[in-house]
Parts: sequence; structure tokens; C-alpha cells
Amino acid sequence: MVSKLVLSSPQYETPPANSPAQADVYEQACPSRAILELIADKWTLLILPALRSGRRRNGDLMRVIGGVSQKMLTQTLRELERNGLVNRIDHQEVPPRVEYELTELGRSLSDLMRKLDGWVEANIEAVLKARADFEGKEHGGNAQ
Amino acid sequence: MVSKLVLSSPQYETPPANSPAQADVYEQACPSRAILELIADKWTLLILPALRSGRRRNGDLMRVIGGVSQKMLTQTLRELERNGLVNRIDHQEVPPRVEYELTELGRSLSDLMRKLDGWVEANIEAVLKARADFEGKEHGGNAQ
DNA sequence: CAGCATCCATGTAGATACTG
DNA sequence: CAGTATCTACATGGATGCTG
Repeated sequence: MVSKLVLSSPQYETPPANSPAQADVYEQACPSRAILELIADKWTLLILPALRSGRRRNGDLMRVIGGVSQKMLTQTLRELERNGLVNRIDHQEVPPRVEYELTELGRSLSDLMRKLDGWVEANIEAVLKARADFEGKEHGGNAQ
Repeated sequence: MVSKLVLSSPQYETPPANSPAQADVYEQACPSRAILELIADKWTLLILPALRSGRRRNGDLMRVIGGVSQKMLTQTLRELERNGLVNRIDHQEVPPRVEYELTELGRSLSDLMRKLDGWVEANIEAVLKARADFEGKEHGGNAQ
């Protein structure tokens, strides 16, 4: 379940370690890499910013985030909780009522993620144009 | 090869469209989602910031980015090129010399990504602590 | 050196059915 | 309503060998 967090590749060479306890995402063996992979996640990138407006129930999130399955929602929320980015508030009622909210840590990260979402929404035109151009280059400029 | 970019799920419900041509990552049917998925990528998150210091050769990137395979490097770079985020400069020499550099668009995105990397490096302690606490909560507070 | 083609083990995520 | 469990198709990505 958390298997992806294990750095199991054998070929990493830990250098003389010039920088002592510096976290470095470019070091394969650095734990920060595992955390990077956690946030390099499609659903995380949507869920975390979605919580910025306040507490949200499971069903709310299902509705607001188009296309997410119950499974992926729960799974991602658990990971986020485990990493201290969200709090899970179970009101212990029947029918169940569970709310999720950002922690301090989660909020600071969600700020950055919102900017990413914003970048995407703002630059989609440019990207789509680039794709069109690329297709053109491929077909026209090279073979054929 | 680019199959992941197709929004193929059939169950999306396009609502009355209150917001006209607004890009919205929360809409499953919105193209911005495809772009979001592009940048929600472990290697993109490393490669793009790595190019901020200037042009880089394939081999350079292989060395600086711990654990990346030739396949994933090339594949990711192609995707980035296709989306207008990097330029590929083939010097047409033998032995081959190919350089990659950020485009304007890529630079603006890489700024945000660098911040993400920075966040990870800065908050790794907090996250690791949260994980430890979470383990404790699970074992102590619940069953068992 | 840069990169492609192929093979293949593993991981991922959707669908479905069920529980308290 | 919130969540779990199971099954499975599919994508992912690593390893290897080959090319100009």
C-alpha cells in the first residue's frame, strides 16, 4: 500500500556527500524524492486545492472533483492525512459524517498547487497551440 | 504513446455550462485536465527545474537527475517539447550532440515547480514527523 | 552520444459489490 | 453516507540490445 515510497533501486551511488543533511530532490536516495512523488499526483493536485475553501465532506469532494472514484478519493485522502497535509474529522454519527480539512502544512502546499492549477488554466491556449505547431513540424519538416 | 491525454471516460456530465469558455481543472472534460496530468509527473517535476540553469545535454540530465532511465528521460523530454515547454536543439553532429532548453512557457512553469521542489526540501522534516505520529495514532488509538 | 524498439514485471486505477 | 474488498484491464517504466 505504501510500497512506492521505498527506494529500492540498487544502482544509486551515494556520493562523498558534500552537502551533509541537505534535502535534495535530485538525489534518488533522498527521502524528499518520496515526498515529491506523493505530490506529483493527479488527484492530490486537485484535492488539496479543493480543500482551501474550508472543510469538505467526502461526498462534496466527489461532486466537485470531476471523474474521481470513491476509491481514489479515499486512498488519496488517506495518504494526505498520513503525511500531515489534511485532518480527518469523523463525527461518529449515523449516517456517517466525515469531514476533511487542510492542516497548516497542507495549506502552505495547497497555495503552491493552486498556482499550478492556475498556470494550467491560464496557459492552456499556449500549450494547445504548441501541440498543433509540433504536429505540423513533425509532418512537414521531417520525413514525408 | 500519448494515450493518457485522451479523456475517454464516458460518464462525465457536461453541466449547463454556467462558465462559458473558462478553463477549469475540476471539469473532467476540460482539456486543462490533460495538461494537469502532464505536469503531475514525477520526472517532469525534476527535469523542468533542472533546465532552469540553461541548456543541458541528454547525458547531463541523466547525471543530474538521480535514477532516471534513458527511456523515461527521452520520453518526458519529448512530451515537454510537444507541449511547448522545452526546445530540442539537435546540432546535427557526429557523435550526436543534442541540447534541451526551456521555452518562455516552460520557464514560467518551471518557476512554480522549483517552488514545489523547494517546499518539499524545506518541509520534509515536518512530513516525516507527521508520518511517525500517524503510525502512532493508528496503533495506539484504534484497535489493538 | 543520443535514442529507439522490444520485452515484461509491477503498479495503478476503474468497476462492482458489500458493510456499519 | 463513508468506506472497504476484490477483481482486472491497462499503463508504466525498467532492462536490454541495437542503430546512426
